[in-house]
Amino acid sequence: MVTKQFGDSPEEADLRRADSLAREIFSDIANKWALLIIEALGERTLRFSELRDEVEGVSHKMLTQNLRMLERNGMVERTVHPTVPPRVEYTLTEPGRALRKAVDVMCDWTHRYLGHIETARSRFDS
Amino acid sequence: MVTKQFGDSPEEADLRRADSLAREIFSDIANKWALLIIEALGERTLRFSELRDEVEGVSHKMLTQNLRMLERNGMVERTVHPTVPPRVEYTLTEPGRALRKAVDVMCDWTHRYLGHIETARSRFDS
DNA sequence: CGGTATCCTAGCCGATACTG
DNA sequence: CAGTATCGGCTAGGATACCG
Repeated sequence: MVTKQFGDSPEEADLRRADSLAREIFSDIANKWALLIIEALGERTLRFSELRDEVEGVSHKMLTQNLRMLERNGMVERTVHPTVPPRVEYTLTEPGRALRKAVDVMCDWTHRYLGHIETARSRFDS
Repeated sequence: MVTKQFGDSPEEADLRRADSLAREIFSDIANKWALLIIEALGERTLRFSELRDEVEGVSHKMLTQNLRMLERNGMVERTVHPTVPPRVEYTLTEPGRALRKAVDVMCDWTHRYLGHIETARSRFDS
């Protein structure tokens, strides 16, 4: 992940392209709301409004914005049911479910080390 | 990770506290620079200036800021060698190395699905 | 209900300069 | 070399209002 240095020969041009794409994607997903949305979806299919309730604290705007981004990157699938009122459902795709594994590890980590962190903090803050 | 709902009995007070702490920590680490720094450190010990070269694109300010945060949360250890010029080294702690595993999974994911994502994007952008 | 657009503000973050 | 402080632009992101 850490960035490599490329020369300027033609063959290295698309290595550099792939690398910058990787960094771009990493920036996309290394964000609080994106990760929480992915975690909230899990194995379920959820409507927009269900997601908004599930991911506490997320605003309407941030939710749509991140969902668009996740859809664009092929991590979630969006299905619109043409009813009134409209019903829009979101599901993780296969890549999305793979990413979710990583998010799970992060969540587990957070809970596992809560104690460590709390004591580390009070030591630091003094 | 997804937030739970608590009542307002006393016993539930520290459940709520733990939950909010977990969310706070999650917000801390779900950020581009923090994750890239952790990944850059890996199993190595690096000086400040080495880190700045290693984590491409990071500014002086963001680097110090994130390093403080990571130190405060007990994820990295900071050792100052009292020489002139000063020499400051950073290493992952045990919790930090555990977190790194999660970051590794994310990095692997990014590279593994680069192709998927690229095609998903061009489909979406049309 | 879900999405888009518009405004408006807090704070992120880069640039710069200064200490030990 | 590493860290802190300050200034300023800019954008992330909340609130609100309005469409299909």
